[in-house]
Amino acid sequence: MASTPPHCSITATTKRYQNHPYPHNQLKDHRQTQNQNPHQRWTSNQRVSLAKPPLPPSSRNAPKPAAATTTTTTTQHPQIHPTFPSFQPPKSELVSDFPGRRSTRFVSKLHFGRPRTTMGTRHTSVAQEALQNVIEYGKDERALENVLLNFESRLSGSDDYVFLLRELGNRGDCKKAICCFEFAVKRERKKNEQGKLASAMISTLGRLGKVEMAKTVFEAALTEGYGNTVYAFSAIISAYGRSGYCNEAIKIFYSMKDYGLKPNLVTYNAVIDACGKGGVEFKRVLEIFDEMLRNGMQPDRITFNSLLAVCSKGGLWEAARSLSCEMVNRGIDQDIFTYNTLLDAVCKGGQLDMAFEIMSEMPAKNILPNVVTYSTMIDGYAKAGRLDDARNLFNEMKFLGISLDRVSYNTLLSIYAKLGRFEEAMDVCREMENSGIRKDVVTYNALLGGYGKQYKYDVVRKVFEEMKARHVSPNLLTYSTLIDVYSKGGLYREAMDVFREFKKAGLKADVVLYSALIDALCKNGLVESAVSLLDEMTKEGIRPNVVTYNSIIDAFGRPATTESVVDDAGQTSELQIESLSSSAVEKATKRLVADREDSRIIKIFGQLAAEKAGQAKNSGGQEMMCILGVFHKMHELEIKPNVVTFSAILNACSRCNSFEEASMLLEELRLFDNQVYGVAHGLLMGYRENVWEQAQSLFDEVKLMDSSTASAFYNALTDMLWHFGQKRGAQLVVLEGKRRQVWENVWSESCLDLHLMSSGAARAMVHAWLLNVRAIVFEGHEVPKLLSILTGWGKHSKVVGDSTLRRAVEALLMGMGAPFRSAKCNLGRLISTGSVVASWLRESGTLKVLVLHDDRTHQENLRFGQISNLQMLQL
DNA sequence: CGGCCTGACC
Repeated sequence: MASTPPHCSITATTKRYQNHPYPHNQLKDHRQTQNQNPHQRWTSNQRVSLAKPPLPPSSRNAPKPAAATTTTTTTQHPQIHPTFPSFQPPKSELVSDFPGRRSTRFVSKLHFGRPRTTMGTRHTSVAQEALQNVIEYGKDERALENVLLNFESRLSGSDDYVFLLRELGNRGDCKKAICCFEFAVKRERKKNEQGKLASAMISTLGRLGKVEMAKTVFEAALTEGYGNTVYAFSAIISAYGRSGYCNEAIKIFYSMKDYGLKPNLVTYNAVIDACGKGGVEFKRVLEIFDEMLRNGMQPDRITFNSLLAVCSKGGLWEAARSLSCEMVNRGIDQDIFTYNTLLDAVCKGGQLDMAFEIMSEMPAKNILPNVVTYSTMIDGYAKAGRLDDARNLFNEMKFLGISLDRVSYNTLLSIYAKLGRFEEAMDVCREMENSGIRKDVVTYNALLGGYGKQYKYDVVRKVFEEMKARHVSPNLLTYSTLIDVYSKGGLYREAMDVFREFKKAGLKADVVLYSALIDALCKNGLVESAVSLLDEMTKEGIRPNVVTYNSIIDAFGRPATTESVVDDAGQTSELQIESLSSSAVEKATKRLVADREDSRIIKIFGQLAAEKAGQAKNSGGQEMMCILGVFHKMHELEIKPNVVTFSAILNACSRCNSFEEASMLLEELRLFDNQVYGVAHGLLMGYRENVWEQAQSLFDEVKLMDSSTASAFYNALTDMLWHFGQKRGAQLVVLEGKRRQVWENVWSESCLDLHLMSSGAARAMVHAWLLNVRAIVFEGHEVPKLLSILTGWGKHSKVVGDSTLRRAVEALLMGMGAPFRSAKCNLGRLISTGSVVASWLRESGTLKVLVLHDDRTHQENLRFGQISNLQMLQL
């Protein structure tokens, strides 16, 4: 009972945002005058070394700043103090092969459309001329070879050919680049020159996203005996990383030992970069970093920038700040990339105010915020719901003359699209296209998601058509957005069509797409089908995450449409798997299994589309206990439940057939997280006094979440308590939520707005509000002329046309004899004049119906109950 | 070898 797995924390949600709106510019001015050099204060107060928490324990090997020159590694690889600018890394035998690596950087810059410079290139002017000719006359392989033959005698060595193939790569012409490469390699005698060509070819292909071709070149180079260099390995690692194959990158990296190769700085940077792109856990990347240090490598700016990128993926703002401090301690210059990546990590960690402070200190360090800095901050503010701050930064950006780029327009657009403010979204689109930036796939996806969430399916269809007409290729996000949007609207036919199109496009589904599918099944109560889809995705090598599991958990106890889609297509393929082993056949078999799965998904959609209301079928108690099994599975897979999981569990409890069942479920779940489920269980059992303190710290944690996550939690908890007769407890929770401003502007003297609340929360709140009005009456104060209760029917409704809340509240008021009636013009508004309500409140029996009680109480609660009754009446 | 934007759960 006492053992609580450490991974079960409610705070393990991805969204933890603060919510302290304030005028941006005032703050900025204030802070700048208050503190001339905020950075100094930071480094002196918060000097963090990599070896200290908050970093994971595996950082133990990272050197402490002061000890950098005295670590044991220095005996093997003499190190010069990192602050010496003249520091050069120790040379291995291979360094002499390719002195310097300027040309790589050169290509990289060119690739990003930077101005062309001639610095750092080693090609001759003949190469330049050859390039022109290749572009102009090298129409096909033969013509190209002829051009090259013409130049062959005048081109000097591999440098010229490297220039040629890189330039061709930059132009996206990888065919010609390959031709050049093959032409040059054939004629080159020296292995190290051939190796140079191969590395350049691999890195060029990697940059173009042609990872398969890069692999072919790499493997050919190995067999031919010139690919066995650190440079070729680094290039292929980077190529894999770019295309998201970080496991391949890591595998290649570790295989270098077997080839007798010692990774150098660039290799380590490439593999760390690949980890960042592939979403590898920071802890694991630190192991590589530690190894790098152990091998006497001096990490540079790029190393740290790549490590920061790993942190930014996971929102690990503490680790990111430690890394930044470590850079300062090691005397490594920080650049705009460092700052932007750090800011992204801090924003994603929800520390917007800290991010703002870091941004403010940039000018003092001579690094001026650029368009990326602003986009990062603006997106951070937007996700935290701080739209005024976001807008202020936009204005500041315009004021400073920083022109918006594709990404910043998309950031701005996504804010409006999410809010359903389509007029403004269209304005952004227009402004974007007026400045010569075409809508891209990100723009379209944001629009599709936005319109879809507002149920504007006609517009969704139109936008999707426009997108294709304009030759913007839909990507995985496009398809999963559409499938999700259509499924949520019950447009299964359309969802199915999109799914078919998605398969035709040859894209591979990911965890999000599967989760959207699974959720659609769950919402229809098809738990079994959902679970089999979960198995299927796991078989395909896609790891489910907490979101996937949250959908499944939420499905338990939901009334099902006709359960289970029969699987009739796949018997034969399973037999085949066992008897065949050749890889081609295996592939074909896998394909068959996948096809079978696709047809099943299509079938499920078909069934859902054909389904009318569906017979309600609640499988009851045993099904509830399946939740425990799911929890165990999550634990096994090391998937941390979060606050959304908790809310889903509470909602499932509300669907339990009996109090005993619900309490048993919570009791069992205490094994996983005693605080979280202990509070829920305790409140349900009526152990108020003992539990309330724990509940407070739970509420403190929930306070760190974004507002919709927090309100969903309060809604779920109060619903469950209300459902099982713990109405007083429900009310305490709901008032706590109100005190902590979980629901915006819930009540004033004249109006109670329940539109963001669940029915349990709303009903508990109605009681509290009426008691408050009663207090006003009895204190002899004036009651407002008109009192109204909004239940979210109409424009405030979360779900269009859903009147569940209104009916619940109406029935509650009716039962109490409260004189509220539906307003004629607005069905979701219940109104009464103040005087009528006042006289009802003065009636002798009214107080009794207003004060709530728990079905289950315990002796020790009496004192507590009295105190909080008093507190409540003072509200 | 580097940074910012779009999708799923309550």
